[in-house]
Amino acid sequence: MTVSIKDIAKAADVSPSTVSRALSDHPRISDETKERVRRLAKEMGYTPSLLARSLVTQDTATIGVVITFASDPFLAHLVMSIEKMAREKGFSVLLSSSYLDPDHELEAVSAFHGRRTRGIIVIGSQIDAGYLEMRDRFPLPIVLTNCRTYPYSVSTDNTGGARRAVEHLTQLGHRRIAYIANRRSYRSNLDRLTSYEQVLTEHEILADKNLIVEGDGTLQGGNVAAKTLLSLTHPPTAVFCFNDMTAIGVLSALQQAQVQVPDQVSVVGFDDIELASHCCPPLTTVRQPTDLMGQRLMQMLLSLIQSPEKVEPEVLPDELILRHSTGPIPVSI
Amino acid sequence: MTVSIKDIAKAADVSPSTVSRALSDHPRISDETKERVRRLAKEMGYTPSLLARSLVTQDTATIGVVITFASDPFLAHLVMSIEKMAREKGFSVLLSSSYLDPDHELEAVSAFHGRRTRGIIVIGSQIDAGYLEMRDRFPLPIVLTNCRTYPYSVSTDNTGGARRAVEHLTQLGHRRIAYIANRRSYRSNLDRLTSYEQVLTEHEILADKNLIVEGDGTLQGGNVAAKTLLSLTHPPTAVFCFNDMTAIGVLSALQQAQVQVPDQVSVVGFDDIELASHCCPPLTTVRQPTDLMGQRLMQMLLSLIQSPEKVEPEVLPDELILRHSTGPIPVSI
DNA sequence: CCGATGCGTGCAAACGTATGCACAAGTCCC
DNA sequence: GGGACTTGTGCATACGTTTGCACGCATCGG
Repeated sequence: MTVSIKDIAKAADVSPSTVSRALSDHPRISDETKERVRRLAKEMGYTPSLLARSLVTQDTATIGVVITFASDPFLAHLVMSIEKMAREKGFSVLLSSSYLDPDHELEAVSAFHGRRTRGIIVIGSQIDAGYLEMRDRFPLPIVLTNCRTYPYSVSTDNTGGARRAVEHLTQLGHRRIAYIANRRSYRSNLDRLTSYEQVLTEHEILADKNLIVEGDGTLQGGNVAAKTLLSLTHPPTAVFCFNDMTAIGVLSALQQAQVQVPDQVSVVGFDDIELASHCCPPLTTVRQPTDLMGQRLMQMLLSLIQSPEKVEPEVLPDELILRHSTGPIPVSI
Repeated sequence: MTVSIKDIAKAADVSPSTVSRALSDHPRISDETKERVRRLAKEMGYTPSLLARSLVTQDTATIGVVITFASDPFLAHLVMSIEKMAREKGFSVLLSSSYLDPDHELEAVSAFHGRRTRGIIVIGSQIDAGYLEMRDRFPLPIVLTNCRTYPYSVSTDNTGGARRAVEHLTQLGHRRIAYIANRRSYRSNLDRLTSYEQVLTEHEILADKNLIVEGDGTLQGGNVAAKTLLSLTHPPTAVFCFNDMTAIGVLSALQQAQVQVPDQVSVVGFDDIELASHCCPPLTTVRQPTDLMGQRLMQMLLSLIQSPEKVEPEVLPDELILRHSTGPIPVSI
């Protein structure tokens, strides 16, 4: 059906190996033959089968990316960044969603291995260091995000970022500060939660269990969580959110409940997705270096593919971006 | 390095073909042998190379998806939907971004063909019907979105959706209605623009070239376009936007310029991304059946793979969702 | 007891490419 | 003028599977 190297060989009246060499510009093939083969290849609409090539070179030039939900703009952006870098390095990317389900995740990783991807990037893994014990089951490099217990991981400074965010709120005078979390299985969530608790302790604010609500990193999750917080006898005057989508869900809930931001309640997000600066009010948030993270993930994977030794986990800096969703504690309360 | 069917063959003291048959549960292999081979395969950590299998079966069980920007939530959602359906049907998906650049797009399609994907879905193609003339160059099914001049396309009812949106505005009394477009090369943009113009004509509103501004489907694009509109001597009282992201960019610009929505200006979007209902104010918009669209795209591709005949272009219904970003024309002006 | 049938397995070819090695012809140098 | 080297090409094998065909053996029916 499709034209192969053999077809060209017949047409050019040379052997398949000569065609292969001609097309890859082998020095020992005469210019005349190269010319003829190339012309024929073009005329006959030949596209080399990377499939077959991969089989013999043992290199598919493909990586796999597992993501929880591409619907989160931050994650979507991250995937784009990875794909861009991968393409520049000559790799294609296979994509799969895990929906935060460990079984889905393993299935995806397994499928990638079956397809002989050179390596895998798992964003928001639910398996984490578990991959260490599966080295024989998945004998290919796996890079994770935000996992301290795994040697090949690229993180942002969740601890520092969360710290800066909460300290910003305490400096504004807030003492009833809520945290809307993500699922417990999220590594970055744990780090942010820990920082949150530490800062509160450092400011001698006693923790109120009611002020920690579990969301799911989505608009809807933030929305519901905010409503829960609003219904408390002593609602918070500030809310620190796991991510921007959660925060935007919160803003929406507050808006609906006629609560003024930041006059009555301050809101801080995390990620600094593009949308954050276009909210009403524009969102104070912790900026993650999304593009950089994608690049580093890909670089780490490449290092791992080329020379497995000497790869160190990496922590990228983040930055608190002050906008208009945070302000001093309301005087009335 | 990795364990192959031959290694198992040696260990089980049978031929490679027997191993292959045992693993695929061939009826002519004895239960005893099957059992032994399977156990060995598991013990030795065997994962079949889909690469090699694909080569002989001539079926990679892979499709390619080209997208403009995954950063647009609507498109990201669409990709997720496609990937989900693909997985259910036993396909993996290769992803690539075109950044709205025809060369990038062709490169991606070409790379997919080289990898022998069974078919390709191009979202927001810049080539469109041009693929018809490249049938020999890309001898594999290609499905597009929103392209009427190409036989294998899944669209939403852009014409009807835009019509309903603009008519909604005219019914509210608006006569100075702007349209913030996407790049001209976007098919769906043209359809929406045409409907916009038609409705204006039907209501005997003379077109004002200044009220049609080109955006790029992003927050930023909408933001800039809105500022352009605001600076007009006779600014519009309503803005119809190519998509929700544009609309949200507009809302942000209006907010910043202290223009009340919908009291002073009404805004309508397109897509109904999740965010649309969480804006301030919640956005009136045309809902696209995103999941359905992904499913249909994949279904069409499958049909094309299995039986190339009898595939008809499809147009999916959309729906105007009324929220709070639209209201009657301001009396003061 | 012999041909037919069924069962379990192996051989070999194929998918499309890359590549080490060998070989023939020409060139060069002393 | 003959060995050494260069140049251009082909042969064979390999990558890891699948699969048509054939073969040996046991079973069975007549």
